[in-house]
Amino acid sequence: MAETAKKPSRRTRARAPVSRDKRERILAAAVKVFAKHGFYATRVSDIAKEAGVADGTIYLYFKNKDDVLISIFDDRIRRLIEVLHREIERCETTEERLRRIIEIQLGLLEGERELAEVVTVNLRQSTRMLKQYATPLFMEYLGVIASVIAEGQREGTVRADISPRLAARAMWGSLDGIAVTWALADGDPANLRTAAKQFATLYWAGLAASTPSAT
Amino acid sequence: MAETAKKPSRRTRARAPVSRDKRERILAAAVKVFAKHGFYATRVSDIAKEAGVADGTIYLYFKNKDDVLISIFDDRIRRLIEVLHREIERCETTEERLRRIIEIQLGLLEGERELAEVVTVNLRQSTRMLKQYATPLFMEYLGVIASVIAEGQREGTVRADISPRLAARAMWGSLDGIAVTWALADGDPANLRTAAKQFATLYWAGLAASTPSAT
DNA sequence: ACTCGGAATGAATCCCCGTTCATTCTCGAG
DNA sequence: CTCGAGAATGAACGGGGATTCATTCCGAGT
Repeated sequence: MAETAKKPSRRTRARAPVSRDKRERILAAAVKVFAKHGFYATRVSDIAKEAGVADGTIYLYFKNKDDVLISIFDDRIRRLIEVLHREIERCETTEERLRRIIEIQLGLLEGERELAEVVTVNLRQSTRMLKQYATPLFMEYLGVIASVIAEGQREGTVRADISPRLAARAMWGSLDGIAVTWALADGDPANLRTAAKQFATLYWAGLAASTPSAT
Repeated sequence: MAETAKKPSRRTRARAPVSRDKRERILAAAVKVFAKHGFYATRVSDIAKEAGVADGTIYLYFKNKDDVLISIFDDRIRRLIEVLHREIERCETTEERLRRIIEIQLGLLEGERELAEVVTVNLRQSTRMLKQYATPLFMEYLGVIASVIAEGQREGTVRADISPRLAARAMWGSLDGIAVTWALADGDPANLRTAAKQFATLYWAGLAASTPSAT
């Protein structure tokens, strides 16, 4: 109906079993409606309407409603991990790396608020899903942060008496907590940026090896 | 059925409109089943069965299913805030206070794991509920932590360039994050205690005014 | 132009579960 | 012992919404 796009002009995009960008459209639509109403209050027909497809079409691309949510995590967290890897390599010091991660994490919220809300809020909606699907990927994500910290310890710039994994968990939790309260109670991008800066300072002060006069 | 309790022997407990401990029984049962299956996957009849009452009885004590969840938050978070207040007054220094809060928070998880899971996981299940009910109480809870930090700033033991509210949010987020990953992936009480100790160290190092040689 | 296979459709199905309410039970008062 | 009011029951109702599938559409190949 409200097709904004032109008719297909490229002739040979028909190798994939089903069109890839329809799948993407559905995922994007799902992000939008999940963010607005939450997973359980969203009905499949809402996703379909938002995506501009029929209800049944969704089942050509996904096993069921749960699978849609799972796929969002999968896609997006995977992408986030990639971005982190790329950005981390650009940084010189451990401090920079951690600051960058914090920026990315909270910056993403600004750009893709809806997505962030899905990852932040909906991640908790189904215990079962969380246990079965989100956890391994999520652990990988934590692993990225933990390894930055571990490297810092090897360099001697990060205190050695803290488990990198714990520090990573704490960091994730803080960012998540900041994000949630920001999204629910505040919503001003400026505040988020301030928060990111302050948190980075706080966090690094906590982690830095105890040679504070290193200036 | 499996009534362990004896028959009622006390004659005059009939002053309250409806018995108070039945309400408590239902809440306790709800905590248990919500923790196991999550809010949405739990049906009212599950709560009823767990509590040993009929489905309809629940509607004598609560407006509807949502109201049960809301009442849990209300009851329990209120109680937590009280405990924090009491414990905080027992402590001499800001550092002690913060360490104590961390201990309580994570210690509670050990003792009442199910309750903790409800507060941790289910807090996110309904955006609407979260916005309308949980937030004010939750903010009060954050306020308790923030005021401890603010006091530390007045004393000069806590760095002044961090917003107490932000620090409180970060702390809550970390504890929550630690709790979630612990509950989902680990489950060993010893690890939780270690985590509490390490996190307290990390967090305090981040917050302390930059006179680390204050020994 | 015709055929055929895969993609898309969306109305109909079917199950599930929150809530209600007619009925039964309990127990203290008279 | 009888009565009655409140408490409790749980079967039945009703609406919602995930999923299905018979049908239609589309476009490439001949």
